[in-house]
Amino acid sequence: MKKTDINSTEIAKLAGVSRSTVSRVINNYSNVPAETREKVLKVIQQYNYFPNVSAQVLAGKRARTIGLFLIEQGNVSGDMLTNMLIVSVIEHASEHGYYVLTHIIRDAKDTEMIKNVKEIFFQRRIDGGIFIGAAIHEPFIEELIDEGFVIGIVDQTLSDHPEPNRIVSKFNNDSGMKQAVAYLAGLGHSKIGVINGDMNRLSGQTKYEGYKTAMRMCGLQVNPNWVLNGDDFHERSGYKVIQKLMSQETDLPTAIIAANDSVAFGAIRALKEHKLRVPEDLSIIGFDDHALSEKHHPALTTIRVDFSDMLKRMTSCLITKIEQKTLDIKEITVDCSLVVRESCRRI
Amino acid sequence: MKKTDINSTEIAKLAGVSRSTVSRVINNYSNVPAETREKVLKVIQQYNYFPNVSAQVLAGKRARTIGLFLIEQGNVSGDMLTNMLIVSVIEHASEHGYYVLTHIIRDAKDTEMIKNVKEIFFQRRIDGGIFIGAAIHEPFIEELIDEGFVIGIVDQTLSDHPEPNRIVSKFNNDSGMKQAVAYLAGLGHSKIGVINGDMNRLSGQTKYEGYKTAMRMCGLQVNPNWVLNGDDFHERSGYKVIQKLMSQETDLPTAIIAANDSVAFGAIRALKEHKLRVPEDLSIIGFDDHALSEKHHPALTTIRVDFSDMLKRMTSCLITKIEQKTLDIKEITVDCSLVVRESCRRI
DNA sequence: CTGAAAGCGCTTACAG
DNA sequence: CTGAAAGCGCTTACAG
Repeated sequence: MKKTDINSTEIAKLAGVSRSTVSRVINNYSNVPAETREKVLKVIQQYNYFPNVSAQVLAGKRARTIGLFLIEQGNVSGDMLTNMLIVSVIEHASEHGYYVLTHIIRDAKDTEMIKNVKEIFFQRRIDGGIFIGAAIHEPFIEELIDEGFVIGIVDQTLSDHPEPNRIVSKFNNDSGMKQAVAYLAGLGHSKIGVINGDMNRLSGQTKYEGYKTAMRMCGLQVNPNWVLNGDDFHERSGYKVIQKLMSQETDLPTAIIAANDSVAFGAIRALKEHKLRVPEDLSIIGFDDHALSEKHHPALTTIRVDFSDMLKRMTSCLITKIEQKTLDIKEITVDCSLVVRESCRRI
Repeated sequence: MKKTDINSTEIAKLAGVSRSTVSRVINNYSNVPAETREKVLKVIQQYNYFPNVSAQVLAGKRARTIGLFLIEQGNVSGDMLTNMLIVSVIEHASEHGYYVLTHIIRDAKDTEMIKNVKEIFFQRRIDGGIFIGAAIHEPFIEELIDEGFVIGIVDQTLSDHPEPNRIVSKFNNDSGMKQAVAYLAGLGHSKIGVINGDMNRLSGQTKYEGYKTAMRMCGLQVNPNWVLNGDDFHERSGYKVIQKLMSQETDLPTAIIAANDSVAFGAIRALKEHKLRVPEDLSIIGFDDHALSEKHHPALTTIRVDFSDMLKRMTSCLITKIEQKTLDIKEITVDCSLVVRESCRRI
């Protein structure tokens, strides 16, 4: 039943024009009279003709595809947040008529994997790419930028990176931490600990810096015993870090701010195992407002970040840049705000 | 800094051979002496050359890209299951050296959206596609199959669809329902209701059929009042259906089997609002073993389905078929098994 | 074993 | 307003 592939030559013949004209119609050239246009369009419709995208790209058009690169060692598949990120990019790209090729980078240190990523760009499969989960300095991404590819990086600053083909989005973690500490201080807490995330990531660092600043602003002491260094932003990290804390003979803080909600879940799980209740015995605040936070027991008080909106903006900026339109904003800033639920109590 | 794009002509020149030979090396032709091969490869490495994929495709190679189409009206982004599905396909395709273009179909009835989907195939962006969430009979998918595209459909049977380019995966819902009913019967339940899912989907129908059969096998009566017809497979549907049941003056069942876990969550939420506890007042069994089911309160007893494995197999089959290798299995059957947790009690 | 040449299906200056 | 032609970067029979 397969219709033998029809091409522009066929369409031209059927419409009684040249391939040039067919192409002009497809590409909306203004110098085609309405009549001719209609005639050609009719044939195109009728024969269900869609121009071969490879031929178009080879002839100089864009692939209208962007790459979405998720750098995640572990269980990408388990996290709802990841899903939201993927879907946000897909849907917003789709609004601009772009497609997205999603790629997972399990290990940004693996040469083979990096080669695969580069290949995607050099093969011209995509017009640009968005990276999520990258370390502060990721050499292979820098190379791609040097090569002139349009690159969006989540959780980075522009600061000393003036390349016009770099787009970044950064989180206002400073503000988030200030809100968290202020809220806890307001509840009467002064013994406030923190669980750090991945310090190779910008958010890992800015959250910790934000925490220290916020504590100082509130006139509170940072107790080094309560600065818990997690490995990453996952549940397990929060769990491990609390286990370690409990195994030591130190005083406990009355409240802990976790690097994100997943980490907070892990921390709460560990606390439970030690018969410590949240918030009765210890207050916990997370970051992100993960889809589960609301349903968690206890419902998690957290600093909400609108990832969906961020990715929407990032996707738009990327596409704007790809299409060479002038792009004024190349740094997207994402604000955050406290969501009070049930994991903190007044003392 | 952007290296001006290097192409096969350049490589040929640098290696002192013809473009033909460069191409032969790239495509692993056997008739290239090791020496020549090394020489060319060295230059390729050195100049970071990757063949332009559009040119390759235009010249007759495959795009090495598959499409993943998710048909989902509502909140695709909220569901962890969806995420797992996406990631499974991406990772398994990646193992075969394929990329995946993910596309979301919000409304399979929308002509514009359907046109977009067809376009992806006709433009030759992809070598084949996998559809998840399709109705039993989806005309536009049938058209694509008629056109000869290699298509994988999740939750369909092959039965009277003998096309060689159709691959399906079906769930053994019959077995799942038998296990669910048997388990409940074993706990002493005889008043067992069911919440149906989307009856336009194969699983919607087979689950209901399976339920009826299983009840009969166990010598139990199906009470029509306890056959609750949900709209789809989402949380809200389970909620609505229970609200409706409670607003009627009918006897309640002692146990309910939900079309899937999300529906079960919704049902439990509604029951809670009516001060009915699970499992004390009513037992509930779900389907899927959603990532949340374990963490749910109460932890949900469910029929586990290994989606990840299914998609892995489907992806492999699709790619095998794309590469024209002989494909013996074109129908993947997925078994399921009861996972006992805390949402059912003995009566 | 290897090169010259045709061809894949488009787009777009160029000329009229 | 429109067609003939060159060109995009590959692959692969074909001929040697």
